[in-house]
Amino acid sequence: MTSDATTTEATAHADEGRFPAYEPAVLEPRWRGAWERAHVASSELPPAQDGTYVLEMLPYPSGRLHMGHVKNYTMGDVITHHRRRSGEVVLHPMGYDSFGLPAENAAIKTGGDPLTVTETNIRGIEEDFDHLGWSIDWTRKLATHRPDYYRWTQWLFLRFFEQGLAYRKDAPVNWCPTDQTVLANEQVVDGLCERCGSVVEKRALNQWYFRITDYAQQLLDDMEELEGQWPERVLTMQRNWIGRSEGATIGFHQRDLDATIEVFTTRPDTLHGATFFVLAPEHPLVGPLTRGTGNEQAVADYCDAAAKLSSIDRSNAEREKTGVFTGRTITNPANGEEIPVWVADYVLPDYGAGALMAVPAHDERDFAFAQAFDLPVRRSVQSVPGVEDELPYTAKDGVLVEGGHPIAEGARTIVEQVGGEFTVNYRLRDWLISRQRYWGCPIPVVHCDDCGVVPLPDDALPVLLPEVHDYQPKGQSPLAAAEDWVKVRCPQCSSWARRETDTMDTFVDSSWYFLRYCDPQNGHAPFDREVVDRWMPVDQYIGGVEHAVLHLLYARFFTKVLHDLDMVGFREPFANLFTQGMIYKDGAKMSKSKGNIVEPLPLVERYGADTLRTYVLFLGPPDQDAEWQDTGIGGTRRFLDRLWRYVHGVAALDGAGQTIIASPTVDELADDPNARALVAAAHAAIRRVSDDIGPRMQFNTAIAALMEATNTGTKALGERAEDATELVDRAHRFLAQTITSLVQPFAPHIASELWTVLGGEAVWSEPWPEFDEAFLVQDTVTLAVQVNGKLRGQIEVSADADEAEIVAAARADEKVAAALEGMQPVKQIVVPGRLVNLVVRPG
RNA sequence: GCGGGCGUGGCGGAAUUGGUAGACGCGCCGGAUUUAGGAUCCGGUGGGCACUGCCCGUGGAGGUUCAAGUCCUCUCGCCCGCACCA
Repeated sequence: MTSDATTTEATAHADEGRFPAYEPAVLEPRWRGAWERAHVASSELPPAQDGTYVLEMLPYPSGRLHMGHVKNYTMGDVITHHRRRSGEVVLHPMGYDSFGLPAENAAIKTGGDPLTVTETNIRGIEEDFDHLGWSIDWTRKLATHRPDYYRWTQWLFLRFFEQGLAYRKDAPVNWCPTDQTVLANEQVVDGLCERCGSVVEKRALNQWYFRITDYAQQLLDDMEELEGQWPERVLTMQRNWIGRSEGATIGFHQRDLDATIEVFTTRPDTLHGATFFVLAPEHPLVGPLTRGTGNEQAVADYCDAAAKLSSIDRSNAEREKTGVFTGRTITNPANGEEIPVWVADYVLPDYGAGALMAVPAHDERDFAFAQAFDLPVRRSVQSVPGVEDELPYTAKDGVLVEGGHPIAEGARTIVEQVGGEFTVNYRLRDWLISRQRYWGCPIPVVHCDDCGVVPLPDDALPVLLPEVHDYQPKGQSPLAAAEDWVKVRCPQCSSWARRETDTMDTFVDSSWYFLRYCDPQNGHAPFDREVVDRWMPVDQYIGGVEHAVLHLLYARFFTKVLHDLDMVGFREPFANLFTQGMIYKDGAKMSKSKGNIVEPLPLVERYGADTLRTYVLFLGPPDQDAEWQDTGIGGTRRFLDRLWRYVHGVAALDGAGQTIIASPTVDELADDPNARALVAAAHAAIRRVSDDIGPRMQFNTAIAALMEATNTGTKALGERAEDATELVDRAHRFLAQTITSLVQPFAPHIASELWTVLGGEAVWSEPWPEFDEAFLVQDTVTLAVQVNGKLRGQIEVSADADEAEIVAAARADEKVAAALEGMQPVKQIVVPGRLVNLVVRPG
């Protein structure tokens, strides 16, 4: 709207006063929450019945809801309404992922405290939720920053700790210099902090980890269950992330240290070609090995330089190979040869053994290194006996140079001969969960000088997050400043001890929230197994693909641990996953800095929530990214206007009756093609909308089908004869109520209103309309006629016409006849209900 | 480099099993209404032409088929994921 005489657009000239104008701003508040109340009751699960669980990823309360949320939650809402009305008992909860950096950073920026900022944001978001009319069971609402939730996050931490799945270790970690905290591997994207984009540094620190690597194989194996139910690319991303590779672990003996250094290799068959050996700069034996060689200084300098490299530079494969000779050799166990030991930063400390046997003839990196430092290259495998392949020859097939055995067999022999072992290696590392930040769940352990790390007993939970005055990240947790809070008696020996001051990664909070929804008020446990087993796993999970290796991997890991603890009866949390595409504006992600944000609430005020909900889904296929178009939303609003006029027009028909009616029967309609066309339009819409909302999840085409049906009805009503039959009016009424019923998941407010206009009560609890093929059966069908595959005409034939009749009719068509002029028939293809193709040749 | 996805009107997109390409919507054009503009409603709208009709048309080139946006081969372009992982 260019000017703003009105904030709400009402339907002008709708009716010359015969029925009220469509004014969403008036109508929507009236209906808001009506179905919500009804659905809280129905989400109580009847005994022994399996519930349906529809879940969308919960929002992070760092601001108001954006268009992405609108799309996400509307999709979930559409599915929820549809499944409820199809007879399922559906759980559809919502909450807030409210611990974490954004709220804390916002607090630091505005000078508020994280708790107040978070609670304020939640209130804002709740206004958004309220205005969009999603049917959510708010009695199950949770917020991960509230003690009644994080108490159980801590409780679960203690169970992990008991199992040895939560532990501390010294290790090189990812450090974000801006956020002043460590990060998990999953939160480092291309060497940058996932949150703020700073270049991540490596630091050696003592931190808390979850032993997700124990579950690497299960995480991989159970994906079989998700095949076809999760987007392929998410499964692929997780597979890549876990990075399983099969190979062998082989020990190399070093005589000066009299120590064996192990390496992992996927190519044990090439062992004879190992002409040198490389340690990561961080390898613990680098120091001892170098001592007394005269190379100490050069090696130490090299290691220092490597430590200063950012992870982007370090992992850049384009970089020239660098390295330094240690001055020592090591014995190749395959042939007893002494080969030089180098240190190079292309060997990563935390993959495999942090050391490798270099086979330049059959590995590109080793080859490049050998070239750079003039090291020997020896062929140990060839594609065909006697052939000198171009080096490096990296294909995993061929035969050994020595003996000519196929490489698979050669690998077995060699591994056995050198006392190695076939092993599996994973790229996945343990999940670093401690953060040196204030706004997170406190880790429920104490550090005692005598007893070490001591977990708190369950009855000491929750460990409340203390109030502090300074949230600034300073490289150690702001909690350390709360001295009274830190000082505590050791639960074991009662001497003075210190609380753990790091907090947990927010992804810990969101790794089990879907379980808490099932049993949100439980005061004795995070959830009751029996209750959770009835709802879980989530039947339909919806969210952004950005969580493919973060939240979605962590939640799977948690579920497996809980399964092994007998706390849940399933191993996968999300039976079906849908990842929705993002909404862009002007070709870019909406963001404050670009100033291209389209806020939902002003659009709700101007067009109505129903229009906005419908439009975000009409924009395109839900799994694809879509470009927000300001001009487009008006078209969706016009559709609802048209529907409004059509339904009111139908309600005013005398012959239509004043209540919700049953469909006219097929027999009744037999002699009234006008009425029949309307009922057929209704059933065509039922078929498409049901299919599109259900199995296909193509909401844009469902909406198109509803527009089509509305256009059909509107047109027919406009052309309705003065003396139209009572049957035609009943057909109109059936079509109007069918569209109203089908549009309800998308536009629940207007649907609820129109349903009452048609004499009904609560459309949200009406059974979902049933499709009946019988109404689509026609007496005559229109067939396309092709001659040699080219469209030449159309014919109308009786639906039960046989091939001969069809062909005769086709030949009779003027244009077809012209095309057949002087041609010899070759063959004819008749596709029932579709087309007839006459194949001819000149003659 | 490896893996996955996608290329269809001016735009977003539709075509579910190989069967009338362009549903639905935006935009645009015309009409009605209006003092005018906007809004609203109705109609038209892939391109070309010797325009009652014909030809071309789903990134490009081939192929299979009675029939290809859809299947196959090659190729170009874009997007996403992974990548010094031994």
